[in-house]
Amino acid sequence: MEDISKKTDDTKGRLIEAAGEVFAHHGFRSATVREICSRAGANVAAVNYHFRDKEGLYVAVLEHSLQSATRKYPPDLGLRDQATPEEKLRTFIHSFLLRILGEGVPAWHGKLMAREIADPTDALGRVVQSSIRPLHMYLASILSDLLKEGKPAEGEERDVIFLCAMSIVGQCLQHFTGRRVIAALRPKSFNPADIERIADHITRFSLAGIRGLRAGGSL
Amino acid sequence: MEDISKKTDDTKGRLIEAAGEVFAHHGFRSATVREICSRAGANVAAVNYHFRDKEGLYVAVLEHSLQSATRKYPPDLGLRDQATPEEKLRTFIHSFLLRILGEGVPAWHGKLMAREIADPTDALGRVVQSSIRPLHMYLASILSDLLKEGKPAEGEERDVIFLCAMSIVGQCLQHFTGRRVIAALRPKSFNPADIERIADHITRFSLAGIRGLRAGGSL
DNA sequence: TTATTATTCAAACGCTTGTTTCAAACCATA
DNA sequence: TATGGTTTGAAACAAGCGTTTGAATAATAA
Repeated sequence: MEDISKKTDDTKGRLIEAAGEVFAHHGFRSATVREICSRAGANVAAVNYHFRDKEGLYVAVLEHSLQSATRKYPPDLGLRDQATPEEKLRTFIHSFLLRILGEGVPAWHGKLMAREIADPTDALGRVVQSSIRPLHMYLASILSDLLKEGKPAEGEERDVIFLCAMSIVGQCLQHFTGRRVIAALRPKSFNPADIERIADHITRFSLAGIRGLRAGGSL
Repeated sequence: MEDISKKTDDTKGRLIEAAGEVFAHHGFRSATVREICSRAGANVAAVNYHFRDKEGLYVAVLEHSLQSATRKYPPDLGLRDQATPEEKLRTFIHSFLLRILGEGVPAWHGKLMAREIADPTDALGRVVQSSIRPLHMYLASILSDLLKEGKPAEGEERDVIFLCAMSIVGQCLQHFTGRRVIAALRPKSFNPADIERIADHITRFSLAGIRGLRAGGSL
């Protein structure tokens, strides 16, 4: 369990490193400060001394990992600004999947965000403000472009945009939140770690879905 | 907290009733046997006497609620057998949403199933066998009809069907699993309890998505 | 009725959790 | 080298959890 060999030699930094792994892997509630401290090679009291309490450490991890995530996985993944809405959506989905299914420090934040969505803690408000709402607004702007192409914006348009955003995010989150069941149901040929394959499917499925809504009307 | 006024006068029945509400509302882990017993007007020891342990009670609730759910919300919702695949898909989505977003006893099982997917317990294997896999197979058969219409079945077809199933289920589950964030992000005009509206959106979005995949090819 | 079994109940047990305590060790500065 | 604030550490604390105990009560059978 012990894992003293970390780069940072200050306890505070080692605690954040260890806590990031444990929180991302077990979630805030199931994570124990004893396991975190054990991994960081620190005493149990260290969390309360450096971060006031368990939640203080959690907030510190959220802030630390948010920086790492936005640095490595910007929502537009460095796409040029004149890209088409279709390209933007494809890139958003790819980036989002990398954030929640990837490995290592930059993927901590996506997993923590996904866990906040499925099982919120007292920090949900913070996460919504700092991460979820900005991402949602960006996705909504892409969807707005895709939906009203040529057409005038109706009043019900906002609900359609919102429902499309939930459809896309829901598809992505399913591959993290539902990974245990996916492992149980998947055909042998499907590789749950093939992010590009999943991103490609969700993109094509969703672009066609959006076009179908735009075409509007029956069934 | 106390709620002695239940129809059943046998403790075992009252425990299942109370436990269903508490498990569906808080999940297996966060639920406490003390709250369950308090609601059932029973002693704390009653759970261990009648069901061996907390998990035994949980399994009993799963079995009890599965019956209630399949009785009220069959996956085909009493659809005629010659219905088109499109009608079958629409009905499946509607039924699935009623199962997880509805109120009362018949909706317990859907919520418990959704919670098992997002945060599995030791009972996951049971739930997969009894509920999740059958539902998945039924959905996959509908998708198979929709996808290979006219076309020959390729080898990669299984993966496409599986990914489409995850897309549809992921969209539905998002409205239960992510309800807290939906409440925070939704436009005022969107009503999270309007199951018909959500079912209609997911159906149209998904049918168009499937058609888009069938059309195949680029972007 | 009496004997036997089933069920309820208050209390306590054992364990894990996050947190606190306070003395010892450390470390920079005068 | 002495001093004062910072950090560590082993131990204990308090609260909540599922579970067990064993006597009291209710229900059933002889």
